[in-house]
Amino acid sequence: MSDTETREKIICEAEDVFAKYGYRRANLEDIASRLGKGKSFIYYYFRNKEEIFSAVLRKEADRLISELSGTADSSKDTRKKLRDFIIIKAKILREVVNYSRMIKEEYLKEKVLFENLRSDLEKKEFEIVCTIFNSGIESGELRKLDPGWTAESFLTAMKGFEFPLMTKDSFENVEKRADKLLDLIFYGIASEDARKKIINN
Amino acid sequence: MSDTETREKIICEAEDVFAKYGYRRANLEDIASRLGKGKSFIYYYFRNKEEIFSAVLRKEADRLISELSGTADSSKDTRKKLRDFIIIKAKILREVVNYSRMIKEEYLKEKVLFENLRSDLEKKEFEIVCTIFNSGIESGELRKLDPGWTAESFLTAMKGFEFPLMTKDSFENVEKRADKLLDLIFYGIASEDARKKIINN
DNA sequence: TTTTTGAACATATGACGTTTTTAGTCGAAT
DNA sequence: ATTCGACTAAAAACGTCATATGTTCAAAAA
Repeated sequence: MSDTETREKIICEAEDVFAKYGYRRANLEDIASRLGKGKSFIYYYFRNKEEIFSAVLRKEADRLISELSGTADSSKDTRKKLRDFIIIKAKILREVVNYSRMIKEEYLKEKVLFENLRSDLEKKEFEIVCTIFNSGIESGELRKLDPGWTAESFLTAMKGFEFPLMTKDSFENVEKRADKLLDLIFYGIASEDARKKIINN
Repeated sequence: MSDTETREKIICEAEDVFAKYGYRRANLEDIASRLGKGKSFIYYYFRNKEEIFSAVLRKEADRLISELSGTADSSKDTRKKLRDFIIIKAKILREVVNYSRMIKEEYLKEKVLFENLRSDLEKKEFEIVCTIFNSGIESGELRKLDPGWTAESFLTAMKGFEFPLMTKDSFENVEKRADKLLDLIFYGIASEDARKKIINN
């Protein structure tokens, strides 16, 4: 078995164990014995516990990114793309247990490593949403707004949407809420009269 | 001194002490001695420590509500009202230290008492924003949207905005961010063509 | 009667020493 | 190059005890 394959196997079991017990309670002997190996087997492939956990988080973050990237060309309709972005993120967040837990748990939040991972993810999300906005502007579906600020504002609104997904156990009506939020973001609340005044300036 | 006046004095000092040390570290002797009284003096006015803290939070939440209520008629311009709502909330959140801390601290979050306080505040905010939307619709500044769902979506976006205020120490460009978010919410991202298609249906 | 107090009680908390667990190392075996 | 088992040092878990602090109450003061 190749080096990377072995690492993947370890990461796979580790993901399970960390998900079950959390970072602190999870122990390396447990992970190793699932692979029918001794504990020090793991140290041939990883430097320490934190590096394994980091790899698990990276895997989960990559999962999020790759699924979200797909939304940039999931459809020809811009609104559909953004809808997919929201719904898919809501779904995957439930599955990447360790990543979600990292957001919550106090003693992990502050570690620089994880802070980086998080801002990486935010950067990638920003790029994906920018891509969606740009192609929407090109196709004439969207107004000619500054894509950067628009993406930033969109992701701000998203954060409010995701917050209960991260913290609460239940979160109902994900799709309905997403659609209403998209209505707001797409068509705005201003009346036609108010719009015309602004656009003529 | 009247009963309620004494209670207010206690709450006032308690607010200070809790803000300084947090719920756990704060002690009643400290609060009492600031008033030149013995520790058990407090027990004539409050049943226990939690009740004092609860009163402090209530005071802070009332402060938030009253300042936010003001925004419902702070101006004739709907956009200005919503802008005030955002900026004022951002400002007050920095001042009501104990309330903000309650949101963060793990062992307080789950207490039913505080959960209620929080959902009370959310209900009130919902009402205020509904009022703003209704008067905006009436004056012709806003489209004839369902005020309930619009308020919900607006507050969702707000939550994303407030999140860094609660968790991070610094948060730059509050006003600029607020304005950009308001642009999004007011005029939407859809092009004129896309709008017409929807509105004609 | 209303308000305040000080002593007494009960519970919570932090400090400390002991035991157990576990992350991480290393030389040997294959 | 890969895996193991024994080893170490550090951390976590546990129990205990002294102290601090929340809470009660009967009695004093206003």
